[in-house]
Amino acid sequence: MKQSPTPSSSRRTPLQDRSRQRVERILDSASEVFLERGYDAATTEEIARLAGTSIGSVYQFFPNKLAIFNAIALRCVGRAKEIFDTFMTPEAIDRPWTELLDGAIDTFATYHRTEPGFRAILLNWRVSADMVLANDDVNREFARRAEAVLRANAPSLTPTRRALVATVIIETVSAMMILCVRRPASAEDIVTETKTLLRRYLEPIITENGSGRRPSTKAVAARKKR
Amino acid sequence: MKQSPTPSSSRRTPLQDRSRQRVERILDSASEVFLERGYDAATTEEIARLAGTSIGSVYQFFPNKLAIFNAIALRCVGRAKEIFDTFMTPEAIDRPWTELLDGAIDTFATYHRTEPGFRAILLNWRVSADMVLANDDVNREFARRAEAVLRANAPSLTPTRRALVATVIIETVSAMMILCVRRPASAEDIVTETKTLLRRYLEPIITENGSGRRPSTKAVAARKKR
Amino acid sequence: MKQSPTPSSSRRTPLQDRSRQRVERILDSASEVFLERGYDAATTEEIARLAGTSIGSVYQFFPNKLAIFNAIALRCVGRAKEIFDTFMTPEAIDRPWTELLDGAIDTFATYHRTEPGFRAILLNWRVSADMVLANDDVNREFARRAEAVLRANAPSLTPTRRALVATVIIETVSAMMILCVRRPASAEDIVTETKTLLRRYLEPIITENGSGRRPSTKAVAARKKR
Amino acid sequence: MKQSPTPSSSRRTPLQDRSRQRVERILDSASEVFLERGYDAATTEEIARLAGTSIGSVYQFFPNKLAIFNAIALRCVGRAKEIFDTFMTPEAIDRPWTELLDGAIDTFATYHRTEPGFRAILLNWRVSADMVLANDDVNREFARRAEAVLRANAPSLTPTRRALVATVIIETVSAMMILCVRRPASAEDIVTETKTLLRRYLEPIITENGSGRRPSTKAVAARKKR
DNA sequence: TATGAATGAGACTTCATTCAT
DNA sequence: GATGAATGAAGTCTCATTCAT
Repeated sequence: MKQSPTPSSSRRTPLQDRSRQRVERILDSASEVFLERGYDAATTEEIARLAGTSIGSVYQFFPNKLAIFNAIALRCVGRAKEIFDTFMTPEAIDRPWTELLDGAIDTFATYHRTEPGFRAILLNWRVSADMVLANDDVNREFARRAEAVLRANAPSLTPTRRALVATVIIETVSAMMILCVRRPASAEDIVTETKTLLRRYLEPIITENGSGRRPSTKAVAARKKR
Repeated sequence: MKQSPTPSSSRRTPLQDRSRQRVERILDSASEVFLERGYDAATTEEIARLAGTSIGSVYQFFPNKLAIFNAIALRCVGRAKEIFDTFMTPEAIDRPWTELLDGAIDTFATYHRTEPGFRAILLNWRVSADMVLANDDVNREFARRAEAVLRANAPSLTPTRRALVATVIIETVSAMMILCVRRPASAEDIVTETKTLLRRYLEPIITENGSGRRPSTKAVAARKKR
Repeated sequence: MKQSPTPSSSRRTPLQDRSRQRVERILDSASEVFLERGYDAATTEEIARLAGTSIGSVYQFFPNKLAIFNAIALRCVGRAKEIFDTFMTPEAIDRPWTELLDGAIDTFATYHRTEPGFRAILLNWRVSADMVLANDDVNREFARRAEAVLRANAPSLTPTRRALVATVIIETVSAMMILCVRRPASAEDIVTETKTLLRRYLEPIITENGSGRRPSTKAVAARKKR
Repeated sequence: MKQSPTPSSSRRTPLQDRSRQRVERILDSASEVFLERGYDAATTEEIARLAGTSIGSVYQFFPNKLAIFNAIALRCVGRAKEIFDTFMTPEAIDRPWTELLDGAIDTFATYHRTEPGFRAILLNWRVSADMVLANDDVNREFARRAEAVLRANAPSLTPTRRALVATVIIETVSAMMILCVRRPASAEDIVTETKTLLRRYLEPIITENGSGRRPSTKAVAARKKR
């Protein structure tokens, strides 16, 4: 694992538009290839080719293959923040928590379906022990956001339990998303079932540690029908 | 570093036994290495070394690296069957389903913690498209057993939904077990939380599609306290 | 004996001069090594070393060992064509056939002595069944040319017999050339004897199926003296 | 490609009948395998299996793979002697030389067709530089016999020339036999053409250095018809 | 800065040979 | 003597990374 010296020398990191675009193209391409072939089977050559550049250029921006993977993870974390910010708007917070949950899962599923990099990270999370930024961090980032939501909806939950519940939620959703990749035919059913699973899990938690806000009667009725 | 000192008492272990032992040792070693390094980064050389044999011997039993992986998966499926058979004994079936669930998760967690091959399979499920027996199959096997249990406890569930629920259960447990590997400090808490998660998920399903058998009052009370 | 599943001829088209030179050097080196050690005993490592490059570079141009061998064969066929074209010039055709034959054998002998690749192909014709271009093809190519010469000098020969005679000529010359390699001390004598052998074989064929062109009286006299 | 440093012919003198039979079976099997696969691709394992023994037993009689090959060559030389002795009987010698030649070629062709070991040696003559007894020796042995016949039929030939002619004859026949293997469809035609080729080559030699014995008129007439 | 040819460490796998049973 | 499991040296080929142009 060779790392080129810290790029303190190059005064202009991908500030330029051209460079940034190229980096983005490389990350897109790499996401595709990592997803399709797996981290190890993916070749830097193919990543470069799909990105429409040369390996030389790839190594201009990334010191090695792992760094590309990590960069994808980093980008995912960034996008994750954006997504969660969608659900942290004042109006969103006011909606019943069940709708919030359903919406989050749907958005998450869509994002998962849409963004190859996300799937690439999730599916290759094992990779190498030397990994600087593992995909684990992506889920940790998500968990932090989920924790914030929980703090709002179940304020009396102890911080320890809250962290645990947030992690369980995120990991469950992650697992179900990956399952969707492996069972494409049942993808939609799996998403629905995930909502059921997590609602039932969270209902007592929110009720007992509750914020007074309760699921709308409609939502409860819908759930009862299953 | 050649041979571990064989008990001098048995000079001639039957050849078949010797071979089987060697195969087992290779499989154990391979589990460890696949788990530690990941499938691709694992080298047949290291597997052989850890197993206390030569690569030549490894290739005497397995045509290639992938075959070793598949053999681990196969062995896991076999052990999985044994585990599930433990919970399908007449007495076990008579116990309340919550106890059955808790016991299953505990056994599963123990098995998961104990058996590196199991983790190795679960963590490397991506591997190659040429795989004869994927780790996916391991979970499918588990799911089949879970379905059987469901059929007993929630007979009126449609077969489609039953399959879905079984899959969700297994995949959730799997994900939580993997999570335990990543967060060893919280492992125990995660197992407990998994029980909660799945009890809440399953309770309406079993109640509504229910057999006469219900969770004991004690169990329900215990659950309410969380 | 490991071969990639696709023994195609060439991985990359050597457009640049540098590349072409490198390919030529590899082919020269490979000829030497195949000749010295035989196809199987030859190692790609040694071929690269003798060519003054790395194995990596060898595999940049050839997908596998066999492809190198085939490329040598191909190059030989190309050179063979050039050689034969020398003897198909209008003036050459006008010369008595015995001179044509002698000249051809001499040129062939010189070429054989000079070009290791040629000997390499001839001496390793057995190689693999997967061979795309066998050395058999080299001789077939020669035979086609010989047939053309025969058609000019013995027009009434049936096509079947003509093909047979051409094959016998070429294979005999080949065998004698290889014999020269095995008996370097007698090489010159063998070449002379080969001329005698084939003249006597061909004289009746050409006389009886003859074109108007006959061997010069001088040539006949010279032959009688042996 | 590993070879023991001492490629002697045989580790143990097969005195016992059982042993001799076993050695013969191994040589038969090896001939087949060498012929089918080529020397290098042939595995000792397959040779043993086809011979109906274990590799252990093979190595009881032959120190290494090469020794097996050499033993086949040796056996061929032995059989070659027997064949030639057939043509050195007083009556045979009295027959016109053309009949002798034709008969020799036919016998040779039959032997070639029948005996896989013979073809195996001829087709793999290149093998290794370390070879103690190459197939070259087989042909040298044949050439010695041919020389003897020449001495009888063309006594005034100088010894040097006689050796050369004998070698040319043998090598030509060898080449044509191998050609028959490569062109099975034309095998018969090739044999006939070989007779023609060598008759025309030898006729002046025998006439001029002659023994008085001439080809029968019938034979000459037959030849003229071609 | 971009390119892609060159490099070579290292992976997988084979198979001749040995040796304990 | 016979057997065949075990050994490990060595070969082919891949691909991350470098560097001259």
